[in-house]
Amino acid sequence: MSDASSEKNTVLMEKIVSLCKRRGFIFQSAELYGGLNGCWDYGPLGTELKRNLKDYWWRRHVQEREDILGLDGSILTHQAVLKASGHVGGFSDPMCDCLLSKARLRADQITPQSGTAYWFTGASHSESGWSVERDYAVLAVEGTDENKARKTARQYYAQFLSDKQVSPKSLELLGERTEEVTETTRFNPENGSLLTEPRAFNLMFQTRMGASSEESDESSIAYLRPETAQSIFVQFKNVLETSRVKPPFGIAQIGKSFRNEINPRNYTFRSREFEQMEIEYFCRPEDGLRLTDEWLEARLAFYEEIGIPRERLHVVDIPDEDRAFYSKKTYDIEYEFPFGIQELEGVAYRTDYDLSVHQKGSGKSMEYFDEETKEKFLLHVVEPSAGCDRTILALICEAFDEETVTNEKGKEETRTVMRFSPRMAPIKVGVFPLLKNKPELVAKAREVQKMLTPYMTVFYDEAAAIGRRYRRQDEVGTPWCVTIDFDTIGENGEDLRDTVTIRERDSMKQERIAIADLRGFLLDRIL
RNA sequence: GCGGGUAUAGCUUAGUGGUAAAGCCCUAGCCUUCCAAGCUAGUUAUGUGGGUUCGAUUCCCACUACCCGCUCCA
Repeated sequence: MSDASSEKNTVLMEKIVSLCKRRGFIFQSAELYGGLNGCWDYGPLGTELKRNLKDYWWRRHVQEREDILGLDGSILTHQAVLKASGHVGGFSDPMCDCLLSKARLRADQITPQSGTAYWFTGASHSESGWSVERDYAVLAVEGTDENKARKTARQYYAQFLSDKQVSPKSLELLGERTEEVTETTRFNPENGSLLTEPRAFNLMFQTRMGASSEESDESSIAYLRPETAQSIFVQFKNVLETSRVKPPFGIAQIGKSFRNEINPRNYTFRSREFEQMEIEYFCRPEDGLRLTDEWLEARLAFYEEIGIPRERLHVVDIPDEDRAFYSKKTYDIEYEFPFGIQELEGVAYRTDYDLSVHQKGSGKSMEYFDEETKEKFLLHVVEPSAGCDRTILALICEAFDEETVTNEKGKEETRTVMRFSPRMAPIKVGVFPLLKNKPELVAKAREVQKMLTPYMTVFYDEAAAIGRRYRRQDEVGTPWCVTIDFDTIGENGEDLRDTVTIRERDSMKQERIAIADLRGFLLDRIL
């Protein structure tokens, strides 16, 4: 991305964030108290948008299918579940920082080296009387000049100088001693500089259960789930036994998950608390790869149906070396956000890994018995795992548009429009009396509002000029606005009585429609 | 976690070591027959905590949050 387009996209993102706040889509969590890093709240319109997304996902994948059932698992998770799944031991990366270059390295990826470590206790500058006391070391691998190690050390100590005019070369190193080391990972292979001690970042939120729980009582430890999937695997047998389903079948769940991200970024994209929409689709081993491809297509079709066009999505077939060791195939579905192409969803063929680890962890059989073939085996699983908040953000970014329109006075102005698909739009229809000081118009508009509210989200507005009310609805993406005018109340002939104008958001075109047809017209288009 | 930047009203911005300004938005009223009209009135702000000072929104320090780059993302 070029600097210019990067700048443009930053501005675009700022506009989107500003609109989201101004119109009540997304607020910063605990804003009143200065904000909570990596957490966001949905305002009234954001909540409607999110409900529409989750409802539609549920409808398409659960309600309209016979082979997928729902689950709503607890967020607090038994430590044994996450030990078995590998999250307690493995859901962390030990990291080191280079003391000189400040580069961050993964401790497990540093190549071990041997050589002579030059240790120092500090440095001083005799002319100015400046000095610093701080242990530091540089590794000189065999065959390198020891003066190079000293030069590196001077560069390190020079960063503490307050007077930047002093040359690192004029620093005197203090307390030099050497040490022979073999196969060490404490130094940066790039420059020989000492690294910080490896720090483990476990990405799970730990908590304690029980009123009397004490720090020392290991058994009281519980976790906020880092993914919704584990409760599905753990309840797999109960669902199977109570639902009379046969493979292939799926269990779907929508819910909050928590990851203590080191670095939350990009608005709501990487949040510490987020919502997932996951399906674990259980199948015979021989069907796994085929079903992974089918799920990819099904999910791409879903995004199209909610208004995210296929050409803005990128499918990444994750290569062997980047895939989790248990996965035989993984696709990432990515979206072109203004801040870059980023993942919305992973469709992963996880083999029988999850059921096998819980079988082992619990000591109880997770096998499926096939009545026909009399076989007992572990089912495999395909997991389409979508980020709900990420999809919301994609919907918002995709919908945002500014167009230049010329008003009656010939002046150019900007019309901000959220072009949500009617299915996702937080408000489906605005209902306005043309004038608010004409009681007959107001009464009729209230009637229309009342008629529609059982079926959809309706926004009634009588304040300000009609044009302003239209524009206000454009900005929150309301696809239609209905205006009750003097024709509606029969002032211009009986033919037009009980008809209204319906104005479409994107084209701004209006047509006349009978009030009696309104409900059907709208329902046909928002389903 | 590192480096850089930012923080004034709901939004966008101005400004000052001594009463914080404007536009838009919003609310109420008047008016108004279809695309951000007009008039009148009104609400609302210096992120948090310290320090310097007679006095700090302004200067200094710390913290928090957000943005950009790096890093990370089972």
